[in-house]
Amino acid sequence: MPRTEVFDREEVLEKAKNIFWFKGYNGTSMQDLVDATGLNRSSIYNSFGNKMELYLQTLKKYQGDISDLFDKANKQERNAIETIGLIFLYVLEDILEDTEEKGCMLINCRTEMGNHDNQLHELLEADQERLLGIFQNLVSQGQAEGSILTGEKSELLAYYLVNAFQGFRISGMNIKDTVILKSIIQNILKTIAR
Amino acid sequence: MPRTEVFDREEVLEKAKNIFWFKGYNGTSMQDLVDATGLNRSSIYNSFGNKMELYLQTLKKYQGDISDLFDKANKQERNAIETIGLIFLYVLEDILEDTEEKGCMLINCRTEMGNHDNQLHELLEADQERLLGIFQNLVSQGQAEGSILTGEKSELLAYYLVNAFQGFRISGMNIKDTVILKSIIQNILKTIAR
DNA sequence: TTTTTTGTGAAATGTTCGTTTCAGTAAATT
DNA sequence: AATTTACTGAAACGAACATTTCACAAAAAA
Repeated sequence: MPRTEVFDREEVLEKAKNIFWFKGYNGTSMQDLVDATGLNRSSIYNSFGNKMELYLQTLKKYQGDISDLFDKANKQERNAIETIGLIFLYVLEDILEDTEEKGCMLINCRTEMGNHDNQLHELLEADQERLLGIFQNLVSQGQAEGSILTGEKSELLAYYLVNAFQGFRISGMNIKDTVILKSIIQNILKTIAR
Repeated sequence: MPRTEVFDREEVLEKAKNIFWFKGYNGTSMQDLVDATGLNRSSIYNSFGNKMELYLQTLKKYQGDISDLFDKANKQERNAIETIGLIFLYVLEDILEDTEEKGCMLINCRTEMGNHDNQLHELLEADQERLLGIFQNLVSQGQAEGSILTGEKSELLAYYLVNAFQGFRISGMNIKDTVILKSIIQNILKTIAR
């Protein structure tokens, strides 16, 4: 009996994600979202709740995109140090495509809203743990197979990598020079390689 | 003839800086600034122009604070690698004191407003160049005196350090554990040490 | 065709925003 | 005491904000 949803939910979320990513939460108005998605004001509220709920959903979509990037690197089945290098190279590709200099949506969220909304704070903390876990697993694997140095606990090397990774996302906002960015990656890898 | 200014301009800027730092530009309302500074609404406009001008002035004050940190490290007259280590240790102290998890005001500005205001964009670009220059000078000095490895151009090592430095400010928002943070610093230094 | 639900359009709600205005008070110089 | 300027207080401005409302159109199922 009911009329089915006529718009593509994922498409709308993708468009909303891009505008939140570019303008931030406070910088994005409901009018911006109406313009960007092509949806009616009321339709947004009907289908996605309010502005914060929509923001949360776009953030989760972004998290999924990042997960895909890590999965893609892991599927190449290289050794751990090469996989880590691949992760950074994929990010490098994202950086070069990001002509608007939006940077990392999760870091943007952290710096703008992380201290001012509990729900966001929790999401960001969990994401940080997840990122750390991914790197720690890779480091452990690398230490076992001999591609990563064993003098230090995998956890501490993972913290180093997260530090470098997040720095890389900031660097990517300011630097679009492939030579420089690749050199940064090489120096990061050199630190942990055996 | 004139009545002299009764409030301490630097004190007011300091208070305004802290609230912009914590809440961001869009997240800070004029009422917040009135409350935080204790100044009258009109007095703010009379003495500091509008919200954006006040924000710019607090950003420049923050830049000065960071400059002081670099100067303090340089004045110790250690060799270059030790000076770089000191810089990171001073930042570590800031991180531990920053119980509000405000992070770095310039990075916060970059992620929130860097793409949306020309004046800010220029200030941030110049700051990035300044930061790079400071590290490049130290690297050159270290290469000359033998404390930093010479296999790579000072410019590229400087980019690596800026990457690590900015990552460290993000790490500091999430991690308050001295052992972990010091381990990150050691790994960063290890990469460039000779 | 009738019913049921989804989406639309546009207007309206009430709040908050940055900024201005202005009459008045406070203090320093002449 | 007169003059000049710095600051205060409170109100007011129009614009932008997130959100709600509601009458209506569109489409699928009965």
